[in-house]
Amino acid sequence: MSHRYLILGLLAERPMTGYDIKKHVKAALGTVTNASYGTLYPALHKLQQEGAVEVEEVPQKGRPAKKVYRITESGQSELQGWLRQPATTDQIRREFLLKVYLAKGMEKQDLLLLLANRRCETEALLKSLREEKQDLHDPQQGWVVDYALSVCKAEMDWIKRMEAQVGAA
Amino acid sequence: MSHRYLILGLLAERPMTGYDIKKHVKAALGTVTNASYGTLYPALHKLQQEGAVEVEEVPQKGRPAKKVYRITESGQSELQGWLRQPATTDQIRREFLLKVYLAKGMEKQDLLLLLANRRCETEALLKSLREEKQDLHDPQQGWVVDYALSVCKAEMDWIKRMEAQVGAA
DNA sequence: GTGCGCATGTAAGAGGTTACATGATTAA
DNA sequence: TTAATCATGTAACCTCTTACATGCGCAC
Repeated sequence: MSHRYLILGLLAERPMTGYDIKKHVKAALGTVTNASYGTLYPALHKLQQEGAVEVEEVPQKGRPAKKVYRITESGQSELQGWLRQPATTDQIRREFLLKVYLAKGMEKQDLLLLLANRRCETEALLKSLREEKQDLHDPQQGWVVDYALSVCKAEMDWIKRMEAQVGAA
Repeated sequence: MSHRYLILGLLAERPMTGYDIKKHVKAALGTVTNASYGTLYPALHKLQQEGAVEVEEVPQKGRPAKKVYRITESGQSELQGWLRQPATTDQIRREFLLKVYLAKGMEKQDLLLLLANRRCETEALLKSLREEKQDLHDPQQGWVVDYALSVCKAEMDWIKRMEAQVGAA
């Protein structure tokens, strides 16, 4: 998904340090992406080299200076161009689904265990998403949470149908 | 998701060549993974080295011999071990969702365009999934298709809600 | 004679994760 | 004093994608 545009998009809102970006992503986009420092810092350096972002060193009392990045004109137009393009469709790429498909090699009880396990996890995720919905940073985060919520609910229903079907067999 | 177990799982059903695996994946697991030759062949070599699969060269008339891989005892037990473990939860990692989140930087019309675009794509996917459901190779594929169908429907509903909300604003 | 299906592979590179390395401040 | 938060980075590694390279047989 290229973290390039994630960074550009967040910097379009306000200038930030790499550290700020990481925190913001974790707080508001945890369901969408992870963005480790090993991705973020090199990406910022590259964007800077290419002139899509600028850096300003801000001195601090007692601490080494921090690097605040801000998006440039050129970065802005690149971002706009990307936003206007339709998103590439991505697979459902779920390890869980692969296990379900490969379930022919499993005992019925093992399959039921797999499903029950997944049901619990999905329930927990659902709960945390509902909590996240309580205090949001911005309306866009609400949309993302709603999306995740819809997908999660759909998965729950499917799991329950599967359990009934497998249990009956 | 490691294609290692995908290969092991398919070979557990019946011996296959790398080419067969590719075709089978495309036909039955297209929504879950892609598996290019660049992944498949090296993975098969590695599995062979480690003794999880065996190879048999089958001569053909007029053509060079093909390599038919079959799973070994050791491969079987590795597969079973993996199947028994709960699947790791994966993110929703959708480029589309990121665009939605970054929509603050967009004009209202651009956002509506993004949504409409996505709606069409999802509709098309839904249609092809329904067709896929008509002629299935095995019941497991049916489960996977059902899953994809559920998730797609959830996405459709969400898109429509979003469109109504954004349109009204 | 052109293109598709069968069949196997490699190489370069993109993109990402994990763990390591460093070091100051502040609150419990 | 111990842990968390602030803050920046690198190096090794893994996985996967794309594109290339090869070559036969068969049907249209």
